[in-house]
Amino acid sequence: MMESMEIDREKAPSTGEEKKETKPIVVVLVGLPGSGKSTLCDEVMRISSRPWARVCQCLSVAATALKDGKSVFIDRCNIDREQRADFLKLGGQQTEKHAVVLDHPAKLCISRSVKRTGHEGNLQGGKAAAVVNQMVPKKELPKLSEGFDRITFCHDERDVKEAVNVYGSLGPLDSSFWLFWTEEVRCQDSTRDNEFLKKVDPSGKAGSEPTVCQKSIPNELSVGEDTVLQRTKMDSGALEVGKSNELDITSTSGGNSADSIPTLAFPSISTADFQFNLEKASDIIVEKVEEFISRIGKARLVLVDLSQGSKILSLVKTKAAQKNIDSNKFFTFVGDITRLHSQRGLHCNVIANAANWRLKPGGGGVNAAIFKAAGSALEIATKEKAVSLSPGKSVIVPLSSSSPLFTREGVTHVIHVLGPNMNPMRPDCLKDDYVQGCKILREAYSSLFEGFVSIVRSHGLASIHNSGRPLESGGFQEVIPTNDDQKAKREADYESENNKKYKGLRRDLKSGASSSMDEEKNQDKSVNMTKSWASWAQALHDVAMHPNKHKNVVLEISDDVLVMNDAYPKAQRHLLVLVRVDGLDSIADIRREHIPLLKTMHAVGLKWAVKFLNENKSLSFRLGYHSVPSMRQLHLHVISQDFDSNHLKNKKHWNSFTTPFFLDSVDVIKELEDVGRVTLKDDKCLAMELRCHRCRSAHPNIPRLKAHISSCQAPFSADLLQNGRLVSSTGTDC
DNA sequence: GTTCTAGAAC
DNA sequence: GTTCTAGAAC
Repeated sequence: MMESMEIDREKAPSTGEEKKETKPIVVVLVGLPGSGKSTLCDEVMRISSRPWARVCQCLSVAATALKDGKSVFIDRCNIDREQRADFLKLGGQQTEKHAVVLDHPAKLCISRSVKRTGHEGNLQGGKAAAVVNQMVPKKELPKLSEGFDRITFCHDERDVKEAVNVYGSLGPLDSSFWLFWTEEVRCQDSTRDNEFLKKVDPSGKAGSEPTVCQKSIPNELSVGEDTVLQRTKMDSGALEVGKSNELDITSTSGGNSADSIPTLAFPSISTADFQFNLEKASDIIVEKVEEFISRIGKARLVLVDLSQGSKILSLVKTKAAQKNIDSNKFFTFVGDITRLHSQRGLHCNVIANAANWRLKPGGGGVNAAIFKAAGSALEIATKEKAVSLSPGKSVIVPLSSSSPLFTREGVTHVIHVLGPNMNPMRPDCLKDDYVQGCKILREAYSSLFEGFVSIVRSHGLASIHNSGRPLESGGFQEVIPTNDDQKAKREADYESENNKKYKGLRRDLKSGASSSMDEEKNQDKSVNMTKSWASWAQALHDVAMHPNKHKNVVLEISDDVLVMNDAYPKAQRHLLVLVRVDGLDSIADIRREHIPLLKTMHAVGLKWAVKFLNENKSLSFRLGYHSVPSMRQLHLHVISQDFDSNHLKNKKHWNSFTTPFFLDSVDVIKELEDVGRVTLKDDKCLAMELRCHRCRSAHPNIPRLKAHISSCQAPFSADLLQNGRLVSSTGTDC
């Protein structure tokens, strides 16, 4: 199932713009007698505007209902795979297949069945207890591999209520939004089905945290309806994995589109603690949204409030609807802004914080929640950007990948924004001066949205000359993303143990971390002197030392460096820039004094990348080093990101260019400038699961990965789009 | 780095 | 049965 779903998903990637096809749903209820299946059906059918049919046994009745455009509940025990099989064939590809498992304790089911009267199957009284008991051992929980697109587990009444709300709120034309899972995920070191539910980790690091499934929302969201994506047990899948064994999270129809749409989630500014008038505030929100919506391209703005009965959401959605604001690009949303993705399936790469003027945690409300959820990473990053904020201003803070908000929610930036204060209990109260108040609130939203625009634009502008930075600085205190994220990521990662090529000699990649530079160099020297490379690993060294012998492969040569094609290119374009200095075998040998040399290598590599871009604008490039190269002689890889090559054959090939094992040249130089040495990644990175370098989806093997990357058009990660790590023609003058 | 291939995975 | 990985040899 994993296979077919994955294939389906790739066959029909969603762009986020295409019209979602509305399919009837076959919901196979799974549960013991007395588990509440019929009640669930009744409840859904009572509140739903979608046509439903409830079918107990008869396949043909179900088929007819589907033909009539109805969705169907299969209201029988469906206790094992066999019982479910025929119903899964209903409607073929034209229907979505869901299972809802009412997994209540047998004891409860027995007590309910015994008590009930008037049961359709006459299963009540003492007879019911016996039947339930007989069924218990036969119970086989549904798996996606049976053909389900979606499985919901309900263990208590709350879960049931949520399931009822989910199905009940599905309108006649709605696609089932939860089908748009964004990433199939797979355990790094195992192919066992029950481990296909590891956490999706935007950082690409091996998952170690509880399972979180990603899902996204439909484009059909109406401004007129606050959307609450129902939390089901799949959202907190870890607790279910053990039971379901194969709670896969792939999709038949979904792509990764919605997750890749830049989205700003923002709270209403100043209306909570600062007591800004709601009518006025809602006018301003809608006014500012209207002003900016044309400037955000495909990106989205989402006004978020924790409370379902939120007055401000209600006012805004009404006013937005009156102004015919595109509901795909702006909508209101009920949820915890720090858990929109994990709890509500809404991926927002940027969230706004209704900050205080000192940009400090605490104070309650959104500010406290965001700082708490983001951990110390946000505090530290914020401190680096600004120490205080004026009313009406905002500040963009890139979130380190070590932050839970990043790993769990996929938030890459927090924009702190400070609105006007109308609360006499808070500092700098404007009293009733709404002239000034409205002015400041407008400024605040302008600044916030301007900041978001700059993030969106900088992501769309991969730079050739390290210019991937915000274009405009409206009212916000401009923040230029740094490579801190990468650095933090690297530091957080596992350090090296050994390198087999060094024939048993261990080399601590973190050597010198606590020693002086001189000691480091001496240590390195002593290691270098005894280090030996296998004969096959000497090829590049030989070229660098004796270029005349290799004229056929040398594309360019200077005193310091030479350029050659990689003998086994892993992409359409794959060059190596070699140093010609003897004794610099790898990046581990590099120290501060080599910065000019590395800059030369970068400049030469960049020149070739630009040359290739002029020949083929669709390419994009990364320039970087392998943490632990296989071949002796320091060499910079200049590699196009299509990875379209028959020479790319195994996991090591892939991971050496797409995990933190690959050190971007710009980061290497920056780290040398900052700390005088480069933190390397050990080859554990090379054993990581196979993930698409663009959308980060996981793939079970190389052929499947390659099939995927041949068509994946997801934007590159925010990290890559910063600081010139990615070199492409987009938005450049080349 | 690649090639070869046993055996695991499918 | 075929496909694919991963480890050894070079």
